[in-house]
Amino acid sequence: MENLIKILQSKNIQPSHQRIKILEILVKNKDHMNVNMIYDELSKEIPTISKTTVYNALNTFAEKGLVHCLTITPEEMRYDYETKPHHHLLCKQCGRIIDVNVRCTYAEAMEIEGHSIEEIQGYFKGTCKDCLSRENHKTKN
Amino acid sequence: MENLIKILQSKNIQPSHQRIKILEILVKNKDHMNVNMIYDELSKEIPTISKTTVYNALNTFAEKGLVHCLTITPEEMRYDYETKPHHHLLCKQCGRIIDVNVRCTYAEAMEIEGHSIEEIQGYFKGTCKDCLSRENHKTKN
DNA sequence: ATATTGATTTATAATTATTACAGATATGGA
DNA sequence: TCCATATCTGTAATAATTATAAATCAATAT
Repeated sequence: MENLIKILQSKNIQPSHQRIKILEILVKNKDHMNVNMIYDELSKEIPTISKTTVYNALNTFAEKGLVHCLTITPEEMRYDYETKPHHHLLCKQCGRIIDVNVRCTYAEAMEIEGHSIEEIQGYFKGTCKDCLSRENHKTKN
Repeated sequence: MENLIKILQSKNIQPSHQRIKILEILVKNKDHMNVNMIYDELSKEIPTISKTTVYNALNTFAEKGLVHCLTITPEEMRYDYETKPHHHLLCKQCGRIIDVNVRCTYAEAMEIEGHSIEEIQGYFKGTCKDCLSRENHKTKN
């Protein structure tokens, strides 16, 4: 809690009650939630919360570099608090978005083919480990 | 034209007049167009075209593996006909989406960290070559 | 303590991309 | 030609996101 406030302040974001709670959910939850998931979770604690507030907070967080926005699902934006560089797998079976730790950077200022690269996002699509082993069990029975 | 029909047939897609024209635009245009761009372009030749037809055709193309769908812009889907594996740069200055030929595969059935990977998309964000040199000219004058 | 100022939150409306649907049209085979 | 089926069209529905304006909150000066 104390910690969350410091995180927000370190990014020059006013630590309002709503913002703290939204960040708390993102820090706890490594599931790459979308706005509705965050809103539903938040409603338990702050029943009067507005969805616009969630949008505003997340946009602010993203602008200040506190979270990463993922467009791996075409329908809606996903939000990721994790700071270590990594990529993402969308499992076509279970729909989960899973961190993938292949070598990569969020490289501030790389250069590739003459372009200046500030950000890299790798999206993988396929079948996750868990769904694979579930399939294997089925075929073996 | 003849060629386009063969391309469609090779993917088991009925080569209707509309589909041929939509594919023609995608083949000519390496700009990673969105639905509106395609629709506007197409309207010149087929003024009665419906936007739903464009959506349907592109969905069919994507299902059959004829085009790749890009979610690099959060607002709307982009479509890419290019078949050689490559990644994409979104230039924050000019908004263009540019092919980036770093080593990668659209790898059918790779395996990473126990997950089965069918598709990889790399999205880069930064400033493209052209915008960089434009900036340089400005600062030098 | 109170008033003031500015930022944040809320609720609602507007915007926009995409999909659903149903009728019209076109297509290919008997 | 006729029929069955696929495709196309136009409109309506859905859903994510943004715009907006009023209400609330927080901090500060008086």
